[in-house]
Amino acid sequence: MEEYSNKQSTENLDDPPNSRLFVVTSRSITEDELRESFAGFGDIQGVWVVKDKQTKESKGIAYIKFAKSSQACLAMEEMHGKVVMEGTKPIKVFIAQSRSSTRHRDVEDEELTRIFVMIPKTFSEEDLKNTFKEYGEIEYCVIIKNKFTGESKGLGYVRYYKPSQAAVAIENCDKTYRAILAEPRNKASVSEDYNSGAGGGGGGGVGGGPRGDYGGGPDAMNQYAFNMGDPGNYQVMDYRSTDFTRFLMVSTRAALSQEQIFSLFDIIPGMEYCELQRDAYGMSKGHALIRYSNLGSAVYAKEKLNGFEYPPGNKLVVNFVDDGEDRSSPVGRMAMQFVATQMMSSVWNGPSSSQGLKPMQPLQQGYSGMSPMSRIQTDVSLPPPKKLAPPDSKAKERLFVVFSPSPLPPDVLEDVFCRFGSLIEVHLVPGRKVGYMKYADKQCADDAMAALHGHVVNGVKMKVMLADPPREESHKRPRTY
DNA sequence: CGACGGGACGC
DNA sequence: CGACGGGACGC
Repeated sequence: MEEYSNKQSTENLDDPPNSRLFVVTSRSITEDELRESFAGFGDIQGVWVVKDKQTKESKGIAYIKFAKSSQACLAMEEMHGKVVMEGTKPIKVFIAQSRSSTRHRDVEDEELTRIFVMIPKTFSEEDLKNTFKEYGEIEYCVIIKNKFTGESKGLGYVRYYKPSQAAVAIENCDKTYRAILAEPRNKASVSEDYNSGAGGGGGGGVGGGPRGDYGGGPDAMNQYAFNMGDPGNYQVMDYRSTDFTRFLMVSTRAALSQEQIFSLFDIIPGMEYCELQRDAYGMSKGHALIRYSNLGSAVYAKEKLNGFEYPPGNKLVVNFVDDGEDRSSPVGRMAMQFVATQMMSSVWNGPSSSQGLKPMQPLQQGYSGMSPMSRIQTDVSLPPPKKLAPPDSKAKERLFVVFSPSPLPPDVLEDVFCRFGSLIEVHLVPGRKVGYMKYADKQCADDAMAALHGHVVNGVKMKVMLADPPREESHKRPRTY
């Protein structure tokens, strides 16, 4: 029919967003006159003057749809306040509210001049400005940084002076910047923390163990109120050579796996041996035998874990295997304090400083290829850790990993999956029991898959497969623009 | 079964 | 003040 139809199909009104003008005119202005006045600013897709149902007279309101937001913005900037026809009042021009919006306030320039972009973490604010100044004069740039470390979060804001400049930037800048209009800063946006992934969802799950959710655990870690005066005395004493027993027996009414007990007693450094006692049918008898490399660790473990509820409601009973010796003797006390000191220093200085206990842990039994200090417990014979490939390496292969019953922490995964070489990064899918491992070398990825598929790490069984290729980049913009 | 695509400002 | 019409393809 009418080739220059004024109709605007409903679904196009907000496509792209902010491409439609709301114009307040004199009632005598016609659609044709408006079209003529606005034609120079871009591709007009529709002009509509709102008229009274009965009288068919203009209500002095019109909508003009452009193909692009930048065209609409430019037209707004240029035409607002202009007299379209001799003897009539100047028109007012705004970006129209989206049809779904319930708001009745004009869209202000404030909401149209600031863009939100994703940038390399190495970008300075100067870099940001230099990148985006080609679309228009910039009022200011800011990069969102970690408040404490000052490091960039890879996100930034750019404020222009005119809506058309922001719109042109969004339309024309490199797609990798993911530029969108910034939301006004007043309203609280979504929380930035997605770290809830490793949570205890397993609730008594096989693999979890107490590690990581130490909050409700024994008071071992926050109680260092022992006397630390003159620690030198403890070090001259070679309590490792004592004949005091270092065997503990833990009894539990609830069914705990060997992995769970291992994780629990491995909190105290120096554990050498942990074995769940089983009957002739392989069923747990509710007892496990634990040996530490030194008396202090054993005393400390009994002190802290005897009576500890794990899982909550199940009180553990921890005893020395033979009860002949007096372990509250000064020697036992001092030995325990030495261990506590080591643990505290490892808390303060990080795991690397815990090397001090290494010589005390010469052997393992039942857990191949790992030291008792390691966080890794697995049925795989793991090669030693290898360096990661540089983060900007090109991914030649990706592995898709499914965890059961629950995902392993990322640092553990990195430790395990790096050992075949060329690992770039570990990516866990939040809220799911799956993840991706990026490798810079195909052979390394294949080796990791061959070695790890179907195996168990820290009580978590893994399926390790080649990942499907990533989805093609969708050309739809999910949000504004 | 078990799939990735992101995002927010000390007012 | 100044905020949302007309009309109806074809799977």
